[in-house]
Amino acid sequence: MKNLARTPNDIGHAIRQARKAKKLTQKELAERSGVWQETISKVENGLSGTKLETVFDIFAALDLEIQVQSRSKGSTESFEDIF
Amino acid sequence: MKNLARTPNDIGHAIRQARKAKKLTQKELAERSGVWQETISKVENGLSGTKLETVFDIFAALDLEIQVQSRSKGSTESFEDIF
DNA sequence: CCAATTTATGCCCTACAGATCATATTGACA
DNA sequence: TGTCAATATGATCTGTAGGGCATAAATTGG
Repeated sequence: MKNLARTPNDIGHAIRQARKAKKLTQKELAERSGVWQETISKVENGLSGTKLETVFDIFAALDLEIQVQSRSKGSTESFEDIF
Repeated sequence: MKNLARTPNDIGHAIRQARKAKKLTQKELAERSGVWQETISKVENGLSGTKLETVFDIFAALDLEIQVQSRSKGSTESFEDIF
């Protein structure tokens, strides 16, 4: 299973998933990332066209990184199976 | 292709790399993605805090997607499934 | 159930992205 | 070298992200 993302919404889901896996509240994540809790809420729910910078700030606080890769190359898993 | 990214700059590099691999000009990519050539130039050079939407528009035109993963373990494992 | 915590929503305000057009700079190559 | 395509830069304008603050709604724990 992989955390693939093709839309801002996917990113929001991945962030929420990772945050919960680390057992952090939005407020705690906000403190660690320097991004407002209100903003994190919006990002997780796909309610804002977030800036890349903001996403990477959150990623850093969650110890996440991303890999850019070609679509439908190699993996046989379908996107719908992921989230 | 498969590139690690932790900053908007990394994304810009990945985009330029993918665009050249597909032998597209910025103008052609602009037409396919609906993003202005001028914007693509800035994104590739990391000269703007791009919006996620814009990045994904470009990614779609380049047949790219991203994979969110933990930094420490370079594995492709997904986050613990909470629910 | 209730109270506390967590998350979502609403508004104001400033900064800046991106559309758009114009132009400058760079690069390729005959 | 001269020319044309490709890329970068610059200015103006509109829309909106996100900081900041307040609070409503939802969730959780006792």
